[in-house]
Amino acid sequence: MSSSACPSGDEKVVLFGLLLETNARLRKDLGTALEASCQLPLAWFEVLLQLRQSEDGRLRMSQMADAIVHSTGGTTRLVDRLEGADLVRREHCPSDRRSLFVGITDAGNAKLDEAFGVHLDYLDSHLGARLSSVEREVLATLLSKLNVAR
Amino acid sequence: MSSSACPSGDEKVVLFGLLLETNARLRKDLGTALEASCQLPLAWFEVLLQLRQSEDGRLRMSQMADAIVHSTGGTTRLVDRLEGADLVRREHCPSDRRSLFVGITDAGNAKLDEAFGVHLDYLDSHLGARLSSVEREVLATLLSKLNVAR
DNA sequence: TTATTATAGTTGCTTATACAATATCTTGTC
DNA sequence: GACAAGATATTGTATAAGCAACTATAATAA
Repeated sequence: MSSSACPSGDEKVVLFGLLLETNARLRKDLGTALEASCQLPLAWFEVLLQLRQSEDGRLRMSQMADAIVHSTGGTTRLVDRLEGADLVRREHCPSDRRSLFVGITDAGNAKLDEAFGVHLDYLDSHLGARLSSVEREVLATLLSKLNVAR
Repeated sequence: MSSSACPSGDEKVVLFGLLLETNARLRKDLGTALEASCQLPLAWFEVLLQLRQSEDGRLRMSQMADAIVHSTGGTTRLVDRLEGADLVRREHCPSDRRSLFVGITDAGNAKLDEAFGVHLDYLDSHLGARLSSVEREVLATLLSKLNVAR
């Protein structure tokens, strides 16, 4: 028997569950597709994507950690791997010798372009097929609101 | 310079990025809160929540794996840990001897109730404060559409 | 200046997860 | 009924991520 108050059916609880589940499935599906077609782990794709979307194609380590929502330690290792594969490069920051920039390499750009092919196909079949253009816009707006720092 | 086509600003790409980021932040925040207040890892909470939301308070291992979007192997270990903490119990399935049920224990129910306190506070401050009731409803509808199996 | 405190990034260690191989059981076919 | 094929869960192994401790640098205060 479920306990007294039993808020498991609460509207917000259900919404939160939906967010978790939707995200987990999308990640899993896209990760599988990227890995199969490009041998590119989803985490690597996220790093490259952040760099592409950044102002000048590079971010400081701490900015990257925040953007991909990882710990700084985890980001160090992740960037290590990408750098080992020559997709990314560390550059010293002239104004602060503690700081490092992560920049995308030519190989990284090429790999990202390749991955975009898969990604866009995936998005068409998953987002495009299930939501209308207006719905996607609304969804983006709502998610943005959730993302605002408190 | 970003490469030729540069679809990184594509509306669907941005939407996907928002989904990833929103989810990662929500997970991290709630995980921290639950861990701090209840010593309950988010993954454990998800298991208990699935059981509470299930028909009769139990699920087969494979159903659980699907519900929480983990591999079956990962689910085996996760349930091991919860069982070790006496929050959950494995029961044999009478009709299929390969299959096992995971059921919630009294201690599991108590822990989940405790966690709900934290969870609901969290949801109020994060979902409640940022989205209106109508917006939450719309969001839930849109996410449901994304969750439909192809 | 020097001492203190704060920030940026890395490293050691632990843990959680996925993948592949395996054991057990069920179902279908002959 | 026996055998092949599929389903269910677990185990061995590798990897990836987080946390806390650490190093190096910068900012602040005395």
